[in-house]
Amino acid sequence: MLERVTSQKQIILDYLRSTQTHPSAEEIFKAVKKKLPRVSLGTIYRNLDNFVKKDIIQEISGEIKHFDADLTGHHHFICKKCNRIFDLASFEINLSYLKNKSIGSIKECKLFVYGVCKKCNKRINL
Amino acid sequence: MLERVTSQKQIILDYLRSTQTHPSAEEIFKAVKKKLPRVSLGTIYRNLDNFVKKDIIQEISGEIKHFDADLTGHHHFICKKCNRIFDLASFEINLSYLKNKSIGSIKECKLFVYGVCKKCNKRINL
DNA sequence: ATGCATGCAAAGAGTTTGCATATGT
DNA sequence: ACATATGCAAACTCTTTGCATGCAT
Repeated sequence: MLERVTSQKQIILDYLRSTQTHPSAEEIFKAVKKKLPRVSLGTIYRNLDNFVKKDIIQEISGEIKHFDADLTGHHHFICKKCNRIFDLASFEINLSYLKNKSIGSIKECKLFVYGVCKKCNKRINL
Repeated sequence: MLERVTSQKQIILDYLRSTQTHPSAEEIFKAVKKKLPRVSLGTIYRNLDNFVKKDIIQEISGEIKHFDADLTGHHHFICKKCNRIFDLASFEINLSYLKNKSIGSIKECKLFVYGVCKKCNKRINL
């Protein structure tokens, strides 16, 4: 299978790399449609899946899948009120003790911090 | 709304508390059906949602939702081959630096460690 | 010219919900 | 007796897939 470069792929990736909002497939679809009105949701899903498989982007599993083109080792803060996802600066999680217990081989780890974001906090305090 | 005790609720919770396999709604449905053949999936979902809202169980979001009646602060190891979920003994994650940056108020955090479990590792090495 | 990628629409999985009935209080 | 919880089935959302066509190579 010899991979081809298409405008769909490029626009999807450009969009993901230009935003920090961790969009869902639906949101990506809407954004891409502005530049490519005839694009289909199927294409969005197919390409996102490929990008994840190739480690070009990462998937943030939750209620709905979200995607992130930032592959630097960072974690995520999820606001329980507005459901927005924020980046957390990278920090080391000490997994050394896990290696002794030998559950298996560790590939990566993802930390999700849940809470209420600044904006929503303000709203609540009104 | 005055809550009622039903055999459905009890059996669902008993099952969740008796297992360490972090079952999905479908798996819980099958297990409960053995004791209550006429139970419906809708009832399973409704009760699981209620239990989560009341903090009686926790939800482990992924491709498919999984549930866990163990509320002690532990994390999860997810095998990328067989998709089984294993408990990780509790360990402190140092979030102190986050408090300074004030993203918002932190309620909880969940760590997912991904890798390949012992069994699957063996299979691969055959 | 070839065959991979796309658009479209239908199908699929997982989950939610409306309503009449059953059941705990 | 009353109202909540249930079973059932339909509806819904998100995602995947089959197929004919389009387009990059």
